[in-house]
Amino acid sequence: MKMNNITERQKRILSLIIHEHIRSAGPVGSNYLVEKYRLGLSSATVRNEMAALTEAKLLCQPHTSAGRVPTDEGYRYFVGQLMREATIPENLRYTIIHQFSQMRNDVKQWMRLAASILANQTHAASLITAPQPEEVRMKHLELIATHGRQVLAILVLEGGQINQQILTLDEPIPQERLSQISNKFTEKFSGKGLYTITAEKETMSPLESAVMAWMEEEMVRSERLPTGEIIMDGIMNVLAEPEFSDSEEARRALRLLDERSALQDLIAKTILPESIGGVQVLIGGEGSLDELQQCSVILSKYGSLGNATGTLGILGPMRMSYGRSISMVRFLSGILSDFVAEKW
Amino acid sequence: MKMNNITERQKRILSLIIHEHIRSAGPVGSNYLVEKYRLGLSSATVRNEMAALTEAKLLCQPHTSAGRVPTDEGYRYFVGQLMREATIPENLRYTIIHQFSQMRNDVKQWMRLAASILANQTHAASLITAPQPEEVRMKHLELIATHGRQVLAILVLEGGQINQQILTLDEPIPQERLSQISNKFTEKFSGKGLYTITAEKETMSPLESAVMAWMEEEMVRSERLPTGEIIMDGIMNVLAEPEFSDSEEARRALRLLDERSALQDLIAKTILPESIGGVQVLIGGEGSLDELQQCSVILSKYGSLGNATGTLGILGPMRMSYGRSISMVRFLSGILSDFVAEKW
DNA sequence: TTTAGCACTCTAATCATTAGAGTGCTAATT
DNA sequence: AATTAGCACTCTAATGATTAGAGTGCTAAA
Repeated sequence: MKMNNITERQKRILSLIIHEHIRSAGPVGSNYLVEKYRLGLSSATVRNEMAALTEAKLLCQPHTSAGRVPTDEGYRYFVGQLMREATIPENLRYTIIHQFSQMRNDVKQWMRLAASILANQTHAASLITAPQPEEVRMKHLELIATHGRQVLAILVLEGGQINQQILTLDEPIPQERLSQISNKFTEKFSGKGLYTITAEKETMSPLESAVMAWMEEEMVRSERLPTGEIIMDGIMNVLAEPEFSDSEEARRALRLLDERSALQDLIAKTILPESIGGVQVLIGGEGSLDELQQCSVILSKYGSLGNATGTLGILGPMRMSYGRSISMVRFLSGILSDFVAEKW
Repeated sequence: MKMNNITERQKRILSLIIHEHIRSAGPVGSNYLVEKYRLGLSSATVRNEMAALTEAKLLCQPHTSAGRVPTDEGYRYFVGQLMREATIPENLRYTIIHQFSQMRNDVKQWMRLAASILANQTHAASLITAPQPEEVRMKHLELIATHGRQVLAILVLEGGQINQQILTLDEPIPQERLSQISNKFTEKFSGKGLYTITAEKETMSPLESAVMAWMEEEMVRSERLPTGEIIMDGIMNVLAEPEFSDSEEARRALRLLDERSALQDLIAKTILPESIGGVQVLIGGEGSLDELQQCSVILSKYGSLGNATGTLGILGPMRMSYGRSISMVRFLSGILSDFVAEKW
């Protein structure tokens, strides 16, 4: 990070320009600034300062003779040094918490609610991954005969994640025998992780080892991908922004949301491992993906360390209200952490 | 439906215009048509026919002196009378079936795959609802103590749908007691529908009736909404079409996909109850929603009657290749029906 | 250090002009 | 009776010229 020598007045002006640009989506001129904010200055002075800020790569002009627009770096400086997070009004806080507590006790519902609130409050697209334990541990196994050779296998992992699949056996097996196996496995492996289970293999019937194999496969799978489940909301919010009215630009940005794998990558690359509650801000596609040149991403990890954790955040135009957005992401991250810890 | 008296030659010309318009997205002129398709006719003759078709409301002109564009009715006539479904090449059929059979035995995976194939093959947005029994019947109940007063309740319905929730009890209950209850309920209610269960209420402990209440609530909920689960894919395909480059238009159409409830409505209104395998085509928002003025929807029900059924289909620009799209929807509907019937 | 003043630049809007694509109609042709 | 050549007519989309205005950068004065 480069040391930017910037006077207080320049900081002020940078802030105002960003503020104004976020509102208007257009370049901001010196005259307009002076009049609107009653700076005790002439436009010429402001122009000089703006020239300096342009020199410092914090602003730029779309054409020789237009107002200024913040650059990526300008935004970063603003978010890092100048801005302070908005405080969320007490009654909004209250309303949101109320909505959560009224909800049925279901993680997926919480996720949906969080995504919806986030999208509405920030006017951006929101995304959230299911909470996922660092190490998966077996909790309970259930085998239910459906008909013929089909068996519905349900594996409950610690933390409440449920994996299910229909297994087709070689021959029909009575429910009794199935229950016997599932009870045995549940008793034997409950609370144990993948490693322990694999180590404790012993001689067993073909049926048992088939079930066993499935269980292991399922646990490996769960450990690797974050359940695959990513909930999104407010995709249309992004389309509504003027910078994406061109639809070519829009498609590029939104393609990302269409491809879950790319999204998981982004999250994996961005989120620091030990950072629950911390909020990370990626401005202008910073580092990672080209698709996001016009966008910013705000992410936060939620859950409780050692226990299950997930990620939530928003993706919006670079020109977004960072103060509000960041505090909103932080707030919801906190709420979800509480709910997951408390009711889970 | 009005009786349209249309000569064979006019049918030919209408078909060609639609064909050409689908390719070019622009109005089609008489000269172009004559030259490209080597009709043994002069452009003047074609113009006369086009005038007749315009009179019959099957074509229209964007301006006085432009080529012709098919109207909604034009498309409907074409789809109903003129077009024949495309045959899907043998190797594509094979490839698709192969992909399904290679998949793990998991309905959600099948849905994802179907949505993905549909979107790619038709270049439209695809959607698919989970298979859903007409009447939900209880299959199995499982209560698992997590910690403290939290209990993970799992309700398996016939057909394999799983509902879960964390219940918070008044006081901690040992796993043994929980198992006892779940066994009792499973034994007593397995295979029975909501009505029967409600009727058989009897005196029970507070704990039992709490569980009971949850079960009922969950079954009611499942009966009403189609699991809530709708999987979509290829939303970006729609944005890619030139008629939506304006992004205002695009947003209107896609808002529908953002709001699940509206989508469920659309499906409910459109799909005939006893029509598995049949394909329904809605052209230009026909009847229902204004948002879809520029769009067409192709839907088909899949599953097996009496057993679980779901709906799948696509939403694309009115200017789409109906022959291909319809046969593709029909094909995948068939495949899913087979898989759901066979492996479930 | 600030600012008034002014020349200069660039955009976006408006208007006129034009080329060309396509039609509709009439009269001639088959 | 059906087809077609021919032509006038209409409308779009592209091009270019003109202009108003927003905004800058610089210089010289305060």
